[in-house]
Order: sequence, then structure tokens, then C-alpha cells
Amino acid sequence: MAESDRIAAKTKFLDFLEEKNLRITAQRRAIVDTVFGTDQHFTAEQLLEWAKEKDSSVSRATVYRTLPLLTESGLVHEMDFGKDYKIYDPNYADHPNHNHIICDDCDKIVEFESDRLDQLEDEISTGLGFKVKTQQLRINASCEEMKRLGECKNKGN
Amino acid sequence: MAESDRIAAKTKFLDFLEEKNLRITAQRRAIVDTVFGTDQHFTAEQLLEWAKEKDSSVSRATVYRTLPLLTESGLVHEMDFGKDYKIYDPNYADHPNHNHIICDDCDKIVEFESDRLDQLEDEISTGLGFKVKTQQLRINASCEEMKRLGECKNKGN
DNA sequence: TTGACAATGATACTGAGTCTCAATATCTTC
DNA sequence: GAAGATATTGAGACTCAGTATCATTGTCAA
Ligand SMILES: [Mn+2]
Ligand SMILES: [Mn+2]
Ligand SMILES: [Zn+2]
Ligand SMILES: [Zn+2]
Repeated sequence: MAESDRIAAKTKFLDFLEEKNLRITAQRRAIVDTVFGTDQHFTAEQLLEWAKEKDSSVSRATVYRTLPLLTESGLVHEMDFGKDYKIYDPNYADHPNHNHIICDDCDKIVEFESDRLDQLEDEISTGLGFKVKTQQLRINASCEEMKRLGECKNKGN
Repeated sequence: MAESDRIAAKTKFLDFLEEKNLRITAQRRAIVDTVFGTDQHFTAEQLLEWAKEKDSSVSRATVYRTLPLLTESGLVHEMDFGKDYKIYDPNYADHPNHNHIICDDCDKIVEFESDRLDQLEDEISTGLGFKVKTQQLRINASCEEMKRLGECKNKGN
């Protein structure tokens, strides 16, 4: 994510708060700066840790309160990767339809976009009498190619 | 799921246990009978409740111990629908590649299969140097068509 | 029948996420 | 800039799905 995109996402979120008559606080600034200062997926607990480094007054409660605002604004997506915690993705501001492929051997995650996929989902949904709102495709795989090249390091090693 | 398929799935699971030198107990029988006696998606707690009706000695611990065996055998799939509990699906014995479309308004869930989808996922994964192991597509939608026909009852009603 | 050991239930525990509430900060109006 | 209305805060109690522990019981091969 380019510097300009980060600033744009941040501005959009502050506008979102204003539209909903919500207040811009020091804690929310620290959280938003953290979220749009990375392109990594993160957990709520990671976000708490990182945001505390910017402003030690940020509490767990505020992080958990701010995450739904971030997802509601459409700038961050909440994802389930089958773990017992949720994963948050700040890359939707830029790439609102991307999906993920996960290597079960080494936990590598690769993002991808596909217009053909989006179109097919629309087609299937329409055929069943639905209108798509959101979608989430997770492919669990093994990175055979990379394993051959020695780039897939099994966890057990 | 036809009666014969249910018996087949149950037999497969008992074989699976035998292959792994695991024992066939009364509690496991009650759980398996329950799982393959329905084609509904269920939670672990629901399974506990239903299995207890068949054999009141079934405990929560045994249900939670048996579920990983069922998923490992490939006859049941574990799914995340964005709730804070997992959903289990006994229909994979019959339809090992189906996916789900969920109406956010009325919580209706429709299952679908698509060879084109499977093929596209394979194509995308191969292109990125991965070999697909499992996949999960969730489409959140609103059932416009059914709403028009009065079949989509909003939760608030 | 016996013995090795897999499986069991009860229950304590874990940990992500939610709720509560008194104290505080923001923002608007004057 | 002060005041007032009210949104937001942190601390910590709480919830609840899922896991771990352990003494007891059940399975099954020999
Ligand atoms: Mn992503
Ligand atoms: Mn299903
Ligand atoms: Zn890998
Ligand atoms: Zn509906």
C-alpha cells in the first residue's frame, strides 16, 4: 500500500466517524494510524499491542470497540481462517475483492483477485435468487512449486 | 441424504476408526448415528444435545473429541460462518465440494456445487504455485427474489 | 479371562470477545 | 474561552466455546 493510499484510507475513516457523529479521539487516531500503517493481516490482540506503542493509553476495550467501526466503513475486512480468533485485513481499501490462498505446510498466505471469480459468483447467486453482498473464499493448499525451490519451510523443521 | 448413503457414511466412519486402531464405543455410535441421521448443519452443542437423546451417557468431552475424528475422516466438514462457534456439515460425504450462500436478512442457507468454480480455483492456485487441498467459499447475500415472493422473513419481523 | 491401553465423564481451566459503570474527553453553542 | 450535552474511555468482571486433566471404566486381542 502506497503512502498516499494509507493517508486516503485514514481520511476516509475520519470522515466516516464524522458522518456518524462519532468523535475523533487520541485513542482512535492511534488505532487508525496503526491499521493503515501496515499491509499485514492482524488479530485484535496484535492491534492492541501495536497501538499501545503509539499511545499507551489505548485499552483492549477501545480496540474491540473500534474494529466494528473499521469493518462497517468497508476499509477493513474481518476474516475467518479457521483459528479461534478473527483476522483483520487492512488491504480492502485498495483491493476490495481479493481472496486468500493459504499453505497448510508453512502458513504462507498469498492474496489474489479474479474478475472471472467475481463474475461466476454473481452468476451462481443470481441463478439461486440472491444478490451478493460480500464473499469470502479461502483456499487451503500446499505450495508444491515453492517446496521444490526450497521456499516452503515446513513448520516441523 | 438417502437412507443408503447414511448407512454408507456410518460404515465408512467405523472403518476409519478400525484403521486407526480406535475403539467403537456406545458413545461414538450414538454420536455417529446422530450426525448421519440428519442433513442439517449443526454446532458442537447441538450435537451434544441430540446425541444425549440417543444415549444419555454421552458427554460434552466425548462430542468435542469425536468431531476432529469425523472431520479427519472427510465425512464431515468444519465451517466458519462468522459466528463465534463452529458449524459442522454432514453433507460432504455426498457432496464433497459444495459451498454456501447465506441470506443476511433471514439466515437462510442454500448449498450449491459448481464444476466451473472448482476448475477456476484449481487454475488460480496452480498459477500461483499451489496445489489445492480444501476450499471454502461463503457468499453473504440477500434473497431479493424470495423477498419479492414473501419467502424471506426478516429477523426483525 | 485377562491385561494393555483406549476412552470415558466430571470438572477445572483457557482465552477471545463482551458488558458495565464511574470518570473523562470531545464538540457545539454561546 | 467556559459550559453543557453526550460520546468515549479504561479497568475489570463476565461469558461461553473449546481444551486439558485425571481417576475410573470399557474395548478387544490374545
Ligand atoms: Mn488480504
Ligand atoms: Mn452444507
Ligand atoms: Zn508452503
Ligand atoms: Zn432472506
